[in-house]
Amino acid sequence: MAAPRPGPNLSRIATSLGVSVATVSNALSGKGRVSGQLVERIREHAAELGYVPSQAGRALRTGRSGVLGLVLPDIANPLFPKIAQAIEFAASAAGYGVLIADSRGDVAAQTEAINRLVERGVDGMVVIPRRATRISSASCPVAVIDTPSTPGNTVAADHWQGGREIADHLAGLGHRRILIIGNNQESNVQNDRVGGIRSGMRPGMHSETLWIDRLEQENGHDCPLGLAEKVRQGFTAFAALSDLQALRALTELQQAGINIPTDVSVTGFDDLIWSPVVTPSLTTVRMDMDRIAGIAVSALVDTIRTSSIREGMLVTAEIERVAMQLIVRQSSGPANPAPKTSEMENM
Amino acid sequence: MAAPRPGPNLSRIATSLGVSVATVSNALSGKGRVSGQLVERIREHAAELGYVPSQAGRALRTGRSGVLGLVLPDIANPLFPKIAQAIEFAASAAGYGVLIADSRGDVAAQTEAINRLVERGVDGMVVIPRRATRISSASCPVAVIDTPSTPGNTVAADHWQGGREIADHLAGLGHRRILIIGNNQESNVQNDRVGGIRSGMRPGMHSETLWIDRLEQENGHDCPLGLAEKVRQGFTAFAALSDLQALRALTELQQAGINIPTDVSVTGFDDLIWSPVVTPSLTTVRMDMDRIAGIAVSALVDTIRTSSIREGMLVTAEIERVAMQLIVRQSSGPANPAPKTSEMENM
DNA sequence: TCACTGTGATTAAACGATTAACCAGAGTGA
DNA sequence: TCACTCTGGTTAATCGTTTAATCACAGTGA
Repeated sequence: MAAPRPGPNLSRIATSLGVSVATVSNALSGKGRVSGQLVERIREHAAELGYVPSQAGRALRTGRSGVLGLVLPDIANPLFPKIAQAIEFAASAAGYGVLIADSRGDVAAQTEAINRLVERGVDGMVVIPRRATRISSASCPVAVIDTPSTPGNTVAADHWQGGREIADHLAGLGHRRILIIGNNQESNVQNDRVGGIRSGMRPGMHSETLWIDRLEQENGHDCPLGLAEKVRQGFTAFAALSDLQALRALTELQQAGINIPTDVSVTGFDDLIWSPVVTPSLTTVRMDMDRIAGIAVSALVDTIRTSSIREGMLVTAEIERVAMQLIVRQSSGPANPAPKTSEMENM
Repeated sequence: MAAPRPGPNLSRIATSLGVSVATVSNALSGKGRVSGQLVERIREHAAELGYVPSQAGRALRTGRSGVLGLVLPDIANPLFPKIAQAIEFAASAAGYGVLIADSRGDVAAQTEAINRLVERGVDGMVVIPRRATRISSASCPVAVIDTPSTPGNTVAADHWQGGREIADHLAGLGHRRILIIGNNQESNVQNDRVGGIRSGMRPGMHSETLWIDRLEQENGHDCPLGLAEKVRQGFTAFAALSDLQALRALTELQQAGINIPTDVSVTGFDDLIWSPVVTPSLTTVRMDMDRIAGIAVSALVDTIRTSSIREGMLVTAEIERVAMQLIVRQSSGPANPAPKTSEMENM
């Protein structure tokens, strides 16, 4: 039992070379005073033996595990792959591992997930909070990715500006009546996006917002959104706050015989995986997740490196909002002056 | 520097109670010989102080980190959220943390990702291999989730049987000419699904397979699949090997004015997040990821617990294939005896 | 009375790395 | 020659936990 971990350790290298472990440690880390040639010999021999430092030993001594936690609100979120990929990439470039924790369920589950990570000794964590929750400080540095307008946010996409991009785009195409389709009114992100769209509207433009979760509370899950009726009411553009809702709108309209983009336009957010491959491909707004993750992780790592005491603090970064980029595809086009008649033709 | 980690440790509890650390350790782990009341007192006091064992200390002593690695072929895979969620859930129930590693890129990157995990001292790992790669044994137990027909597979959904479910369903609806739509012919999973569909076809039925990546190599990325032409050729059902391809097919057909399911049927695989919300909602086959993850993790944990030596071995489970479940929704219906005319009506 | 057996606890040695403190020897300036 | 500095290394303590080995002591049967 308790089999010793395989592979060489510092002391094996040391005895094998006739020097002390301290010297080997210094040579490999480049910290103490060791002569150039000895450093060379030690490095060479270590590589030869395939030496891999024990994270456990190091962690015990230094008090740092070299691991970051990643807390996700809802791992089933289709945006998650990109986030996790970006965070893992940035962290591993900085020499850190990433431990995931799913806060599926409510806010209590989120707190519990955070605690699990702390117990595992993460040096810090990146939290993507559940809608409208604020992180009560854990006992380690925390970087929050939500939206720039949330207090305590570290870095995030500029959802507001993203909204303006959409509004500009649609206004430029001549759309005047826009239906905004959101999922949940509690979401900080979605609220910012709505705010951005509204603020980008020009005089004479009109918008209305449809919140799906409310609709579903009345009409049941996966109910139709009744968009054909909205078209009849004169809406020519449907700006969804996520590509998932955009997809829902797009297929519902298509099924009703309404052509996109000839009759009406549909736009989304996030550039999710299906956006380029559906027909018509989806005009959307993409966030630069790699950049956001990079900023979050490096801010986190800086804090970890400098703060000697393990305190629970919200990390801040110099850049806290990253611009979103409009991706124009086929689902948006010039406003049809008379969409109703066009619809009639199709029937 | 090197601030001591906060919170109490064993020795603090021990001195505070006037006993030895060994006794405290024994009391908390329930291993040595400690009198009942002393155990009680120690437990109580530990809880009071909010004692959290140091994973680093434990890991160093026992040689086990209490962490599993999760290697994913392509984190951007839309199925990933479910997988990660299920694995994390199962692992955390077994007292393990989950370290993720993205093997984005080629097989070399996969190997590199595995090595990173080993260096971090994971006790074992779950690998979802890149298409058609076999895992060369790492220096820890490995559970592979691919497909039952792959050699070395630990546990997976029964993709073959899933294919049969689809074939049965379509056959029962009267479809005779089925177009199978896959992404990549190298994928073990997709090949099993194709095999299942073919094996489930009844006499007089005909199928053809369309591989998207080949088509894209010729016609460029995100090119149309030319499904309207296939409808004209008499295909009445389109069986995609993933919901992503099903979505692509569905929207392309809709855009061409072909009604689903009146004119033709479309089915997918995996029950991805959008499947229930698109119009028409997608008939698909779901895999029980929670069960698969549970089996994989418990097999892995068993191996870790029993094998004293840290060897690189492929873990096996008693149950190695988990049935897939057909989810019938709106996108599949009775075969239209004359789809071509129906299509003409719509134009 | 003596050897023997449990019971309940302690002692001390690991695990592997880091790092402050120390030490030997060579060179240097007064 | 002496005190001093610089260089290149060693010694030893430490992080927190686990666990084999040991010990004190009470009860027991011969």
